[in-house]
Amino acid sequence: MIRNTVDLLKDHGINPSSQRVRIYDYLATSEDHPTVDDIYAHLQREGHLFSRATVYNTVKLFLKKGLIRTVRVEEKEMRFDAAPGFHAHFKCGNCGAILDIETERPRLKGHPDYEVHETSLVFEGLCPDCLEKEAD
Amino acid sequence: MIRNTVDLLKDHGINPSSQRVRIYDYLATSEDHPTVDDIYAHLQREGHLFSRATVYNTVKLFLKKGLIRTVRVEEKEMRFDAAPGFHAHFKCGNCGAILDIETERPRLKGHPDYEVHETSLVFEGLCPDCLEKEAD
DNA sequence: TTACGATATTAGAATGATTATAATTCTAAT
DNA sequence: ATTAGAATTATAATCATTCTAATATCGTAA
Repeated sequence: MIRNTVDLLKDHGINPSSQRVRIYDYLATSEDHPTVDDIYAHLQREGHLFSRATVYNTVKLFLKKGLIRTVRVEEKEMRFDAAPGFHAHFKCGNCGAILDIETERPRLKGHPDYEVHETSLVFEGLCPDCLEKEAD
Repeated sequence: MIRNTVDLLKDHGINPSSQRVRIYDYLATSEDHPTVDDIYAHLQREGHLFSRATVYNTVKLFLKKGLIRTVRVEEKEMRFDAAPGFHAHFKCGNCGAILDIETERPRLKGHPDYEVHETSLVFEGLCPDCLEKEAD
């Protein structure tokens, strides 16, 4: 079943303005966990030039409504992820790529008195491409 | 077996200046994953007043030498952890406490072509104290 | 002890991501 | 068309971190 972005936003209680739809679409289709500036630059390139502030406002709104998540790799800029379902992230320390990794969600075993809302699992190391190059 | 901080730093190739020893001791004994400013404020209070820059330089050195790790909860300031061995972190979204959680290190199964150097596991939710208060 | 070179520390300026502010524009309902 | 509320915007402000260049400290050799 295909849902368009307008309906998706509405279902999350978000007024689907054209900027919001464009920002969501970019987040949903890009593979590389864009930063605010990536989003801003992309929409500028497309000719929809507007303000960085709108990008900040919008991603904050999406986060609050649970539509996207932040990617907690240790970088100074925030990165975002609209991919559904739990997955880990792998950051290559050499080329900087940030990849989604299918993994089951780790559970907080032995601590029934904690209520977990969010789980973040990040691996850091060397990706296959960089390992291969290093072998030369 | 007890090792003093001076020897520990030396063993990691770090010249154990008095500032470095004090910063390490504070990191190692504090339970709350201090920020740079926490460290700075603590040493000011103790009467060892010096520069924030030294704290930044020192934690960066400790990180490089593998003596401490960053805590990747989503906050604007960096937090540090000198506790040995892998453990997860739990951040309470209500009171802000950041707690160590004993857990086994998640493995990157099914991806033998990746080389993992570091693993970070963070849970976010409500801690027992806040859940109890909420029940009232 | 004194001088020297290397390293560590420091204050303050610069940077850069994010947030706040306040004005303008858009939208939908009357 | 008017109006109210929300969304967008440019700009300024904030604040953690990094950079820079000057000073202090330490160990060692003369």
